[in-house]
Amino acid sequence: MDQILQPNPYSANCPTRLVLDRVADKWTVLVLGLLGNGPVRFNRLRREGEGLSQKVLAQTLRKLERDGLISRTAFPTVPVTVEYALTPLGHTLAAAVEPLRLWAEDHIEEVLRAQQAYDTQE
Amino acid sequence: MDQILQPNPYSANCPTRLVLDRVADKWTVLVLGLLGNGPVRFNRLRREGEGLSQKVLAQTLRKLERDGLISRTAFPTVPVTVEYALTPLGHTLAAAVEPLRLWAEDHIEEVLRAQQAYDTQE
DNA sequence: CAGTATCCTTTATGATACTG
DNA sequence: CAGTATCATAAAGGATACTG
Repeated sequence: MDQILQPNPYSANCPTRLVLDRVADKWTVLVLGLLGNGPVRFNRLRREGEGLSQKVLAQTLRKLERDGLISRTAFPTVPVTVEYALTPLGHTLAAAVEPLRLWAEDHIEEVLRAQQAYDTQE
Repeated sequence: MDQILQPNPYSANCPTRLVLDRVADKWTVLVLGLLGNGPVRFNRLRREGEGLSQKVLAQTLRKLERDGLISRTAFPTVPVTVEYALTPLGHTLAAAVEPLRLWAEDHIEEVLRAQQAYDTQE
């Protein structure tokens, strides 16, 4: 039975949830930000995304590629050079994520103060 | 040495990263959405957030409370009633997250098609 | 109702080594 | 350079039981 009277974006089988689950994680947000200003090579992403290991970076890039958010271009140099870039779709997502990044910058102080207040009295 | 000439939002010790790491996860986005239209009680959140277990919901709520994003109000009924609501700060975050939710709704089809294309040829 | 505590399983990540 | 493969470990999550 289990009929759905109105599409609930919070139900587990809602497609919106499927996308959010994939897209709302810190490494996705990070990589999208790193690619925001043009194509970047693998090892440069690795260096600039501190704390992001080679393995996790590779996994993240595969997923983003599968989702059609980034493109992968290999140049036949020796050794090979690989560039990652946002697709048009990826650009729209990067734009949607930007407010979140700005929020973090604007409100970091307030969050840290709230944490301290919570920790001291609790 | 490793001197930082300009603050890099992608370095691990950048405070923006600290906030994004906490805030850019699917349960946070989900709960903020559920609280967007006013206070909600614990078990209602549990029911409406399909796939979100009691344990994980409790953990998520504690973190959000610690970050100053939501408030917890206990009413001395029997049994006790607890309402969670966005703080003013939480409302600003919910607003910043909204574009991401809209993006997911608007582009789900395109993402699913990209995944199929990737899976068939690969 | 609104949780916490515990145990146990699954998943994710880290380190290391290796390849076209 | 740009990865993959493997193994070990840590972190996250589910199930269950219990409490003010």
